[in-house]
Amino acid sequence: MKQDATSPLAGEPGVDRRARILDAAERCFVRSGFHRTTMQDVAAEAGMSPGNLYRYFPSKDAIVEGLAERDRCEMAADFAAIAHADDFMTTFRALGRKHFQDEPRGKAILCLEIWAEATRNATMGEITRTFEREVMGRLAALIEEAQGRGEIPCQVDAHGIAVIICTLGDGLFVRRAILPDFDAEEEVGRVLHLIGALLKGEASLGEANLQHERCDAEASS
Amino acid sequence: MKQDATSPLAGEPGVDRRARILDAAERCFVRSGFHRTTMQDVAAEAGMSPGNLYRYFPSKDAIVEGLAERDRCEMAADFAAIAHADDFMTTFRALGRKHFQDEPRGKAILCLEIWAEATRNATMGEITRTFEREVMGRLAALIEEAQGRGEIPCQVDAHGIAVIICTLGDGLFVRRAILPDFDAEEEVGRVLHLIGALLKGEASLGEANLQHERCDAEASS
DNA sequence: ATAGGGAGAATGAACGTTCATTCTCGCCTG
DNA sequence: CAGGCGAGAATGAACGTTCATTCTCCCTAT
Repeated sequence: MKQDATSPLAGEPGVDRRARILDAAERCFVRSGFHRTTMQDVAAEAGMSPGNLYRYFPSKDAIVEGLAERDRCEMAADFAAIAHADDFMTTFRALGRKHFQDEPRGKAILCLEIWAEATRNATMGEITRTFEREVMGRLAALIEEAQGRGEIPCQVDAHGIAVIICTLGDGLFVRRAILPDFDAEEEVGRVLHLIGALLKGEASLGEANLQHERCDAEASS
Repeated sequence: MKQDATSPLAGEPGVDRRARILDAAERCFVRSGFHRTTMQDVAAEAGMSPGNLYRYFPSKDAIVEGLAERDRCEMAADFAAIAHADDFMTTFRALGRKHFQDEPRGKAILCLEIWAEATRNATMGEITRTFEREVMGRLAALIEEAQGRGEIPCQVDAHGIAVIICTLGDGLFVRRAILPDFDAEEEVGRVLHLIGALLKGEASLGEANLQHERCDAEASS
């Protein structure tokens, strides 16, 4: 399918047909949703014929799933990049700002679409759940690392905070997609501040799971 | 089928045709989503013919919108009910548990569906935004009342916390819909605990909007 | 020439909506 | 009290459209 490695050349041409199609589909889906988007729409947006789409994807569903998977990977990559940050809160803050402010609002809309679909389509459900699990795991791991380094007090409940962070993140996505006058600067700032406070141990998350581990720092895995 | 007007009785008979249709539609939408649900599906679920649906709703979209509106009203009613609670946190906790634990998971799924639709359909967007605004306003008002009563320290940022609560709530809805093994008991508990801590002033939400109002308690409106 | 990437018309199923027809019942008349 | 009339409720087949998918043919590069 992809040709000579010599030329990933002008415009955005040869890169990969599939990528072009996914880009087009993403724009369509954000504009009209999965179900109101027709293959003709995607074809037009991608600057090719409807029939030709089927050379690269076996079905419309495959495009939807391909898109969900691609997004998941992009995000996972971002997370991986800060895997071993030196200062947790700083890199985390950057990550938050990137995903909730710098990325276009369309990403949030697409996200809603994917979630809605995930409640019915087994494949998309799996993709979504895997993603959630991965983010969660990485978050908890990062926090525990930071605790090992003494950056974060060790009586805070790493897992609990990771869940809260995910919940807040999902909530931000929803609000950003739904409210046209969503003030990203302010809302993201507030959420980040709150997370910062939690990580400093300024408020506990419940008596239940206080901490099972010892605190005498032995950190790096 | 139904008899003498004397008895709005057994089963769920004469109440209102429209309600019966909305109930049926809700079940279908949760199962298959707005777009994969056909009018024939709704008709079958409602135990009537497709053509008859059009006696009560002018179009499929009207059913969708009717459903969104009905849900919004139900929730608003719940909020109104605790409008002047004596102990904020107690009644709030009950409200949270009701909506995130007792209500069936389908409500959360429907919510995702509505949100996704709200990003495109003007009518649904308006319904959703009105709802958000109302919940927000009421929350902030309740918190300020409680501050007036001295129940909550007045240096906490009522508006800021209201936004955080909404964000957490939206996030919980998403997680509940998406994760089949969502542990409502635990997650809702944790979120409620966090909100409780925030309301006790255990963590601030940023330096920006510390407080504009004086604190010398003058409360009841 | 030829292969294969691509275009775009064709296909057929599915769906929202309509409408002619049937059913149900309360009410009026004798 | 019987009989039948009429209005509103309900039915379900049919229509016209939309859309995913397929098919056929063309164009270009070798």
